Amino acid sequence: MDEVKRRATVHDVAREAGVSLATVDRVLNGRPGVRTETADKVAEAIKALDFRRDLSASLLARARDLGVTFLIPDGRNEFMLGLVDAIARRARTTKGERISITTKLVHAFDATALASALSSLDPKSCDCAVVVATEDDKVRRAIDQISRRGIAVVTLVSDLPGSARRHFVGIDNVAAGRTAGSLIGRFCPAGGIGLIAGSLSLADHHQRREGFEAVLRAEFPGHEIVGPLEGFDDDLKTEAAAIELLKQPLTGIYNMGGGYAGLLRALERTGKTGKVRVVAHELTEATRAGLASGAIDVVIDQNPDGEIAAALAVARALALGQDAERRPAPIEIGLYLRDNLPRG
Amino acid sequence: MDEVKRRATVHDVAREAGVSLATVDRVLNGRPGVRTETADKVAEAIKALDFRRDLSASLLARARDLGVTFLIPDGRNEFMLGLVDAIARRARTTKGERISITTKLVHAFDATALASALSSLDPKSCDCAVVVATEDDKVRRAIDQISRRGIAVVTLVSDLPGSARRHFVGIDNVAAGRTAGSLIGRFCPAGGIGLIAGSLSLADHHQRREGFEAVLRAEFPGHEIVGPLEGFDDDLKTEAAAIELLKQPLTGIYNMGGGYAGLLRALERTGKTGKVRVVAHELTEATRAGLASGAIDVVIDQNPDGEIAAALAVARALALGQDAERRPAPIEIGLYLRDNLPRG
DNA sequence: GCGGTCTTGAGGTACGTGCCTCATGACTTA
DNA sequence: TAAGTCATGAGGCACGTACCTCAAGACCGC
Repeated sequence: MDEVKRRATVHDVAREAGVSLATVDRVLNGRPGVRTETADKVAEAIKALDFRRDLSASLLARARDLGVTFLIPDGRNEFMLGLVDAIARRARTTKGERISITTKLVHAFDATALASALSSLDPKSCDCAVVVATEDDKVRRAIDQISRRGIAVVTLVSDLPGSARRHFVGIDNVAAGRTAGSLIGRFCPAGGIGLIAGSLSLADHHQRREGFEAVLRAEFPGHEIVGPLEGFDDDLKTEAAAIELLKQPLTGIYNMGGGYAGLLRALERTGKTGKVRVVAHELTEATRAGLASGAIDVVIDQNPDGEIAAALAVARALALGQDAERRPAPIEIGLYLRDNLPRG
Repeated sequence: MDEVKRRATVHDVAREAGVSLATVDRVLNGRPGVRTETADKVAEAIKALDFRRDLSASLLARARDLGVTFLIPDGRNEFMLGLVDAIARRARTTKGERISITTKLVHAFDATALASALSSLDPKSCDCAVVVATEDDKVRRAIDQISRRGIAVVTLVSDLPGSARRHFVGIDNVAAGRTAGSLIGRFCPAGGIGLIAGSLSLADHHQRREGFEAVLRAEFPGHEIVGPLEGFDDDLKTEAAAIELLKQPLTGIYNMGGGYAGLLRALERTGKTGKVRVVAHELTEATRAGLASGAIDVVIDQNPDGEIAAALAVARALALGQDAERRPAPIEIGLYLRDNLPRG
């Protein structure tokens, strides 16, 4: 009945491998002084017993918390500010879980600053860096460097392939664009659809556009895409771009970037609020306001809280040396109408 | 610089309160033999030092895992089967976290069976019961009884107010219905909207209908609701109900319950697939197929994985005696088109 | 003052892992 | 062959909490 299989411990592994506890410890924690042959025996025993290190005991024994540092772009980008909030929320919860979270703000779009922030991390207090990467070789090199010093690196929101980053946590932006296309296609009578990007040189916006246009072309051929224009996540520039687009008779607008206050003003000033269907990105104060007033129909969101949680789960797994185990579940693409807004 | 405030331990609490370690331990773990006056001193010290029990050490010391038992309705309901899958998925992850999960299937709609399953839980191996409650006084009494025996109870998906359950984990079904109304209103040309419920006597379906009708009335007065008919989460009965509704010229259908294979057959047989906009509930194999084929436009989902994760977080908090701390974040109402389906 | 109960203190061991020291061989190199 | 390096074993202490035993004092009613 109650034949509960006790979890294997380091003692079991030592016995199974025919070595001492000290040797198992050396292997587990990557300390030198073990022949490859012996290390293999230990590895086999670990596999045979399905041994997994007990995180509780491990953190307890190190007598310090797992150090995770988030590097987030500074600035007026509403989504990034939301990320910082999500980290703070989560930090409150993790106090009881032996995870200590640090957030560092790095000047946005400044690859040099990001690289030096990465390099300045101290392996003594930081086990894992979670970073919103920008595409740059300096950043790539910095990631490789601190990886060698023993800090695991995870990219967040925007990835940096080709670096030593161990995982990427974020959404599939092509799918997000396809989703926007499906919604716009169903919502809008045939006609012109305005497209606004933050910047066409950002990889994620590029991918969103790709997915969006593919769906419209394949399934809603009655719609004609107007644009894209760039808004640079800036209210004034986005307002100007929207006004420019609205000179044509649009039935819908898809904004892939930020600058929502500007977009809403443009709709208001042209008298189009509520008459043009609008699909937006990221739940922020501005987009919530837009949903509430009816100016925005749907917000596509990447759920900062979920991303933070996923990043921390990855960080914890990496700290235990569970490299190639299972990959974290992909972040879901959230859709919000006024009626299913979370938290009130 | 590095003035890290060490977390307070039981030793600190004992010193601060001017009592012994044993007394602190008695208070923390609810053991008898402490005067109220002394317990108050300890409680004050805990507050003054912001002491929080270290979960790692706590679970380690008990030398057993936190026992959580899920009680899920048995049967052919696709959503409940999905819940069971989600529990299994999560159980694999929690192996390293000293949480041991048990799932018990209970005959659906059978309050007597549920009550006796609850009563048979053993506090020695079960710290927390997570239960999909059915509205019945026997169940209520069983919950009260095992609560007194030291098992914390959490309701899942469907709540049971008035019982000793400590928390409810699930979505806001009125908001879910409102969301469906907003989508149908935007998707469909003015006309008849068919409504199908699982059972009108289920509280959650009742709430969905309420929200749905409120939005249609207030914002889309051109739509006329036809039904609701009941499908009892059964394929054949749902098919019959859908065919009955489709005798009228509908532009949309909102199915609040299950039986999706039947609904899809009905659409197929009446030649309405793709011509009538369909909003459904719960991501299952059947609704995924409907999304893929274009028969279903949107699925409203309550994310079983999220609910399981939330339930476990609550269970853990309760096990540490963090009763009235902060309430768990409400479960989000997920929306899925073909294009933002998770996992593949 | 006696026997009883209630409250509290003191101290130990245990959980599984991390990290340290010291000892013991085996093998290498000059 | 002596000195040195390397691989490994043995053992112990620590982390913070749980849970146990034993003893001592306080207080009670009779």
